Amino acid sequence: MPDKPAISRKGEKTRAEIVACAKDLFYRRGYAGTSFSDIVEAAGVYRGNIYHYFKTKDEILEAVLTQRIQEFRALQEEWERQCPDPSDRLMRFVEMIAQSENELVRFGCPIGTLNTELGKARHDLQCSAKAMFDLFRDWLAKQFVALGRAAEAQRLALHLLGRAQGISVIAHVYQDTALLQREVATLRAWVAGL
Amino acid sequence: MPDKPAISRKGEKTRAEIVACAKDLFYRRGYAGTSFSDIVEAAGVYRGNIYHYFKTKDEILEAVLTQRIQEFRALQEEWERQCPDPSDRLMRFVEMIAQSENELVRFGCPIGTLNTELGKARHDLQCSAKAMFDLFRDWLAKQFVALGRAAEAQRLALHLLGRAQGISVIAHVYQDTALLQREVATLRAWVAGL
DNA sequence: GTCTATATGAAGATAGAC
DNA sequence: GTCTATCTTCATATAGAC
Repeated sequence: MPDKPAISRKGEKTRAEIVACAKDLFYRRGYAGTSFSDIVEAAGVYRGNIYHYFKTKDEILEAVLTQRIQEFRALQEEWERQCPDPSDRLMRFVEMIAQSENELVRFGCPIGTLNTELGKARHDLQCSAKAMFDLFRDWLAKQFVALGRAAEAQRLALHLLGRAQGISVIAHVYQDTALLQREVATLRAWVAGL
Repeated sequence: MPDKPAISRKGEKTRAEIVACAKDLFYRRGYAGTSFSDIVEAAGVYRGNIYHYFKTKDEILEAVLTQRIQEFRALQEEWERQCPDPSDRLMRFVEMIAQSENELVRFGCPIGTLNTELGKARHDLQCSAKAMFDLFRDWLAKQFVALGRAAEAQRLALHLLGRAQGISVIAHVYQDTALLQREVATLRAWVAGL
């Protein structure tokens, strides 16, 4: 019996289902706004059953963050494969905002809103959530370095992240995709003029 | 006995104390993160007593929002008195960010973070909180009109608001006042170049 | 208008049969 | 690994004496 997993195949599937539903609910309703009942209902598992996989709600969040990090990393690798030019890669980041207009307007940025929520009451968890920002900051900075802007790469990366966050907040508050697209156009011009 | 108030003078003071404490706590810990116990403890009133003044927690928030709106309006009127030139007035808005660096880094923007929190689970309340954004958007737009940019006044006002929000989010996430000041400098340059 | 005691409900978490 | 029943805690909210 080689490579026997710690949790069986069936268990893996259930666990993945819980994480997927929690990820979606945490995004749409917030972390505090999502209850265990919400998660078990969405995942179609039984109430007490969830504790077979996670000891606490915080543990579920950690699993969700791990998954998000993996997904974002895969996305960045895809951008790198598709675009050899660092300018094009930066533009890909901007286009991601334009393409996510509907979710951004309805629920805000999945990275920003979670960090904002956790930054108030749960500073310990916010430190984990910050890793999503770090991932994008470092990837963007790498592109600025490749553009020959090594000295200001970090500053430019954080500026671009901030612009993206500002657009997300305002577009979310006003639930306005046209506003979002107008601001994305401004950001495109900024990247193009670098 | 002329102008007898609906609530006595003593009651007015207690009520004001509750609102002041709730305003502070909602900002620092978030709306959901603040309990009645927190408020009565901070205000130094007795547990059930708070219901003499407010029927629900939501009513307390409405009172807090009303007070914030009044304070922001007073601030804008002060800026108008001190600066006849609309460019200087816009710069005042930017300087407010620089001057609030410590609170912004610790708790984020009081307008943005509240709207972001309420936008998820309590969309009804977020509509009330949005009024704070409207107040600044309209005031900023008025200054852009005065600058002879009537056609794009609304767009420019929302752009400036967005930039301010982006700076607040990133500075809050990274708890970094130097980063905040660097970004504010960029924003100053934008206003100066209008 | 002040204060104490308590109702009510929801949420996170656990125990244990199967 | 699946399912039911239940415990505990803490929140909002109320009742009613003073």
